[in-house]
Amino acid sequence: EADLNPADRYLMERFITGAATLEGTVERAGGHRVMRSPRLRPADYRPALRTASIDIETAMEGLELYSIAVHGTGPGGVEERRVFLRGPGTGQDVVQAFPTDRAVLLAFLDWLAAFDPDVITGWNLIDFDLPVLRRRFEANGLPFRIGRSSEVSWFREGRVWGGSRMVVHGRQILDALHLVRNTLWRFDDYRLETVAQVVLGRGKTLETLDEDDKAELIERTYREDRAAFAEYCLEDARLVRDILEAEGLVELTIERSLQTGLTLERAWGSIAAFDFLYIGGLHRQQIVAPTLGVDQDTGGSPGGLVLAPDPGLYAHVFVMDFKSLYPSIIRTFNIDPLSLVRRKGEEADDDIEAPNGARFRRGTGILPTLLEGLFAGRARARERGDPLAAQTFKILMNSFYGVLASNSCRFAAKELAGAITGFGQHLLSWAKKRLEAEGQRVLYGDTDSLFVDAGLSADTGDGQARARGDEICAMINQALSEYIEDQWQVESHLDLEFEKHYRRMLLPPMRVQGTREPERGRAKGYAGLLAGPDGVVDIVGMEGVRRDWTPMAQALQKEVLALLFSDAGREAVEACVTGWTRAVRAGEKDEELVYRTALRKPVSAYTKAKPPHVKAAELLPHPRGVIRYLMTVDGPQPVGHISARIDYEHYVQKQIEPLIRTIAQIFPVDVDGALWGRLDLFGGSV
DNA sequence: GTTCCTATGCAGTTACT
DNA sequence: GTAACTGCATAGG
Repeated sequence: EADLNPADRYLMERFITGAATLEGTVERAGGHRVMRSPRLRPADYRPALRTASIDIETAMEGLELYSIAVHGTGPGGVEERRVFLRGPGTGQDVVQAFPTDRAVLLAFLDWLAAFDPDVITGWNLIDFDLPVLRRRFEANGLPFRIGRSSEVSWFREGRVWGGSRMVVHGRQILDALHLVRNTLWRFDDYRLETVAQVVLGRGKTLETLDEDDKAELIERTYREDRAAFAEYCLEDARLVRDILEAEGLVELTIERSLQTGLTLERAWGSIAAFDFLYIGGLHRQQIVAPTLGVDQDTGGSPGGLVLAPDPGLYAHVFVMDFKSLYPSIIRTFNIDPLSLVRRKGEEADDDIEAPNGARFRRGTGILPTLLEGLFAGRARARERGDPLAAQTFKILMNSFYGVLASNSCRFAAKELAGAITGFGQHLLSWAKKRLEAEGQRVLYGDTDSLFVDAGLSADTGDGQARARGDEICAMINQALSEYIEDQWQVESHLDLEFEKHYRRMLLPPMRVQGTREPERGRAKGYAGLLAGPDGVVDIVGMEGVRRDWTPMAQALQKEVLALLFSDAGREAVEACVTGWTRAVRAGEKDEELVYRTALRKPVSAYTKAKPPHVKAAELLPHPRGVIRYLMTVDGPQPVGHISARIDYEHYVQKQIEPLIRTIAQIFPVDVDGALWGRLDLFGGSV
């Protein structure tokens, strides 16, 4: 435990995750209240925090400061907006103008001291705004004291993305960019503009498609339209605040912090959370935790089981999911770093043996007990109508398997991870066989899910189908619990849930270049028409939900699938494809032909191969992030730097044709006819 | 400071006929 | 000229 922070350990041993009550005598010393060796106990308390969203604007990569905008929010609807602007004033109430950098910085410091936020937030502020501010303070001979103590705030650059930290004493730095990445759904890219548009339906007040024009636009506005400039800065700070508010991200982080015992800044760390929650239990048994890098037991182990999909178009498919599969397995089979039998000769006859051969002593381990508490916490959160907290509990529970398989975790062991996934594989196969023994057809499954074709005719009513699904699910649960009790003499915590009902469903075949291979289904991709009044087409993993396919192709796939599921005839599908192809060639879809692909390293680091997005990126002065490009007759060119005609045939061949070929493998469509008006000599492609 | 494994498909590159 | 392999990005769970 040499690597364990003593303050953390003190809290862990007292199971204080977040709030505490202190008991003792208060002394007064130099304006402070001091308690000597007080008694600390866990408490239930949710703080209401004051938050300041800040945004700075600079020229020339941060060498010159234009402005600092702040948007403060606090309990009871407290709001404060301010722009500290260098140069002439604008007459706006919220703008305070100053002649120099130094004066701007001092005014900002004064505001910070007066508003006194608990949390400072902003977009990418850990890697941009705060380091730049720190340099401006230093350049002006001012100590960078933005915390609550007299200590200077400091920056530590991280080796990986998101690894940087800004240490500000007495406040917490929450980078909204990191929060959005860690907690929300996936975005096309993580520019403030993009996220704000999706979450809030509005964006920045100055925006260009091209990042390089943007710097110039901002500089020009700063010089020529200072009121608009001030408004722009303030709106950026407000967008960040509004995104956090709309998605409850600060509340979510507070909840996570209360559940894990970690500070707000570290709250989303999985390994740290496991340490914090687990080590207290270990110490209660007088056992010292292993040290990272000293007691390591690394190496990979297999993951989830993926069943070979049976490609085709189906009616009434039930998706059944094991609820929280891995946490349930850990609880059921007492999987725990401490109950794992590690040495030969220490086995007992009644050990629980996992499919990977790992053995676990009976009794209730620390981890299963911990999970029991978290399951209960989630149930309580649901009861009191707090879905945010319930979701946070679920995320925490689901992270434990990954932590036990990570070589950065002191408790990781391949036997532990392999026992969890081994049970997962075993139980999924067992459920599949059991369903088949009942005469059900299992079409596909992945890790914790089974896709069941109950053999109902297409005209069966949703209600009747639903009832059948519930029946099947209940039967499997009953049989499963008997099987587990019989095989391992433990109480099952597993629960198969009837999660989705597709009225129609497509399991696509794999795309194959060669002709020899037999037709296989494509794992991790499918689509279906969800039962219910809304007729929602649900697409999972297929091109229609992949960012690296163009919006045109995504929309086409959605439309074709909707046709297919509504039992439209072959002619309707062909007409749709023909119409779409014509529109592309006629230049009616140009806006939707943009490819979006991330550069995951600097352009110069692509040495083995040069994919299209890298070729496009080479035409940009400062390529980074998601590259948006079009395919032209001169090759890929980035948006904003298009010099050649769009290569429409490329889009027909690479974005439309493959999608339709896939459909044609399970539904009679004349692809050549629809795309090129060629004569169909063979009467369809099937 | 850092949860994991499984999977597909495209474009580019290399090996082989 | 084509098949096989590799690199890369992005998805599911």
